[in-house]
Formats: sequence, C-alpha cells, structure tokens
Amino acid sequence: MTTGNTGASARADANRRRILDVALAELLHDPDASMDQIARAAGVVRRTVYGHFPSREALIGTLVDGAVEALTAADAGARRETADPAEAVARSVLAIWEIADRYRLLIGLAQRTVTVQGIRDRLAPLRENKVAVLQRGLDEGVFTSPLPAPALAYVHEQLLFAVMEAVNDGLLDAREAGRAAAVSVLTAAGVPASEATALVAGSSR
Amino acid sequence: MTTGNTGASARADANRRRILDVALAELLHDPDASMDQIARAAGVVRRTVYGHFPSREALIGTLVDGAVEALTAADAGARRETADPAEAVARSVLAIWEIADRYRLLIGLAQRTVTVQGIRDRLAPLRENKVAVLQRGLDEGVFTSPLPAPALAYVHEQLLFAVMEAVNDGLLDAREAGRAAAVSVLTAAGVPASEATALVAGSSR
DNA sequence: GGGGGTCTGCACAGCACTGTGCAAATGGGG
DNA sequence: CCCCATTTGCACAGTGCTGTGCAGACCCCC
Repeated sequence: MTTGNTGASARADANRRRILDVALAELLHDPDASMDQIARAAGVVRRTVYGHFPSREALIGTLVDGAVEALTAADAGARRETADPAEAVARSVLAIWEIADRYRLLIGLAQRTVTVQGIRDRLAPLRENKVAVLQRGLDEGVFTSPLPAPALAYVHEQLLFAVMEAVNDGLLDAREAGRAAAVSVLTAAGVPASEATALVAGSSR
Repeated sequence: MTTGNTGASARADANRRRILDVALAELLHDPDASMDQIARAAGVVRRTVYGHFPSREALIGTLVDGAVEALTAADAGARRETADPAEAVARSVLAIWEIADRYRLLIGLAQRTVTVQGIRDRLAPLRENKVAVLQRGLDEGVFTSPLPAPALAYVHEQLLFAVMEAVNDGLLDAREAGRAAAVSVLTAAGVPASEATALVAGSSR
C-alpha cells in the first residue's frame, strides 16, 4: 500500500486528493477562487480543506509542485536522445500536451500569486532545456526565425496556451489538438509546413 | 486647447488622464491592483480617483473602451484594401503592435473581471475580421495550418503576447519586435519563412 | 482678492475572505 | 458494538478592499 492507512484515514486521503483535483480545475478558470469555492466544489466544508492544507498558499504550493514534477517528467521522458532539434521539439510538445491543463494552471498562477518568483525559479531548468534545443536548431539552420531562442521559447509556450483555449472553446477536437499544436510550434519556428506535418505524424506513433 | 477648459478643470482633466495612464500600467503587471495602489501610483489620493470614476468597474471600463477603440482604428487603418491575406495579416500585426501594451492589458483583464463577457462582445467585430482574413488565406492556400481559422486567431493573439513579454524581459529589441512578431505570425500560419520575411520587410516601409 | 471647481484627509459602513477554535456528528475497522 | 480519526457546523477575530460623506485646504482665472 502506498500509504499504510487504516480506516478513516483512507477517506481522508481520498478527500485530500479530490480537493487537489478540484482546486486545480477551479483555479484554472478563476485564479482568485476562494477556499470556500474550492471546498464546495470538492463537496466538502471549508474547514476540512484547512484540515489538509494549513493555508491557501500551501494548497497552491502543493498543486504547483505536482504540476512541475509531472511536467518535468513528461519532458525528460520525451526527449530521450534525439539528435534532431525539430524532432525533439515535436516530441516534447506532444508529451507536455498530455498534462496540458496542469501546465496551463501553473502559468495562470505564476502571473498572480506572490510566489511568482518561486514558480519561475522552479520552472527555470525546464525552460533552459527548451531554449537550448531551440538554440541548437537555430544554429543548425533547422529553425528559421527573426526571434532569438529565449523569445522563441515564450512564443512556444503562449502558442500552446492558445491551442488549449481553442480546445476549451470547442474550436478544435481535443484529440487532434496536440498534433496541431506541435505542427504550429514548428512552423512558427520556421520549419516548412510540409516537413513539420510529416515530422509530427512520425513522432506521434 | 482640445477641450475648452478653464482653470481648475484643466488640472482635473490632466489628473483624469494621468490616472488612466498609470492605472493601465499598474493593472498590466497586477490585474488585481487596488484603487489605492492606482491612486498612489498616480500621485493622488484614493478619494480623488473616485471623484473621476464612480467605481473600479467604471475605471476599467473606460480603459477597455479606449484600448478597443485604438485597436480597431489601428487595424482598420492598416488593412486598407489589400487583396493578399498574407499582406493583410502582416500589416495588421504591425499596426496593432503600435498599441501593443494596451492590447495586452485588455486581454489580461478579459480573463479576470466579471466584465468578461462584455469585453469579449466589444472585441467580437475585431476578431471576426481577423478570422475572416485567416479563413480566406486558408481557402486560397496562402496559409497552411492544421488549425481552423478561429483557433489560428487565438494562436495569432497569444503569439503577440509572447513577443511582448520577450520585449518586456529584454530578450528582444523593441524596434525589431513588431517585424519579428509579424514574421512569426505568418510562419505559424504556414507561410514559408523566406516569403514571410520578404513580405514584412515590404509592408513595414 | 475673491469664487468656483478640485484635491485632500479623514471617518465610516459594508463586504468578502482568511485562518483558527471547539463541540458534536459520522462512519468504517478491529 | 464501540473506538478513533475525520469531518462537520458554527462562531470569532483580523484584514483589506470598496464606495461614500463631509469639511477644509488649495489654486487658477476673472
């Protein structure tokens, strides 16, 4: 057993997890959601939430930690030794897409909470990876862009958010979205559309 | 004199304008800035702000109206009868870029305030234009993207924000940013990098 | 040197939220 | 069937913000 829980504390664990899940969803579409909103949405009383997390800050912290962890894992797992920067980017996007919602929340909160700097710090390694790959691609001529690599990384991120929002608004089928996002990221980096499409089709099976 | 004001009301007008300016800046980097923060930043007492705007809502409303107006004007002025969708997009981006900061605030607030729907409504015409041009480009084969036109419009917008943020963070020279953004938007839409570059260079002089 | 509009500096009520305390209810496992 | 952790339901203090009222200071123009 992952946690040696007996009896009531099993329920407690389930509650804790459900609170986290629902908090994620709730904060996603309203970053200023109150503890009460979150508690109600989780089918629980506000007091109970405070039983699991000492403060709003702590709740969000836990959320952020989880998201960063998942994100890093997905990214690392995806870019197992690929020589081609374009393919690396394609795979990374597809992998990250799997946990897209969490990633989106993460940024949404990053722009808000006082913890801004803390989050940016925790994300730094991930971003550095991305920038490195982009830089390599630009150097090798695989990518063509008037933007420097770090700026291209910003574009990269925001582009993902745009596609996520398109999915949320029903403009796009969720199953196709990941591939479409990957293609868009690549073409935005200057990879010819035909190449990008082929590459993504190849990476996604 | 633009407004035929005599005496004290001239000062009042200047204050009103300064409050709007500083509120824009303040809300930009903290969408939840309080009336007190804004007032202090404007070198004025909170009570004075309420003298000019009956409520926080009203202040933001005025801000949004101004931004939408400027935005619409820039966009309309830029796309004076251009047959080529790609060129239309390039010009539009360059024009919008001029008032980029306001545009960015607009969206930042759109995701927050209760006025969400109101803002989206006001922006609807502008967005429709954009989607129409993108759709035409996709139909004509000038653009190539796995994304449908409305989703591409989202990408379009978010991409501009990304470049703006890059400028804010000093990753990019502000004077080059507009052209770089335009090129990126076009390539993201599937226009070959070389064409996009040439097109933007042509449109920007 | 007033007069009229403007800014200031308080004071106040109302509201929503956070975090905490405590006694009672609940419900599953030994 | 009873125990024990958990959950509930309330109550409370503290805080920060909004919007308003009002008297007095301020200052430019006539």
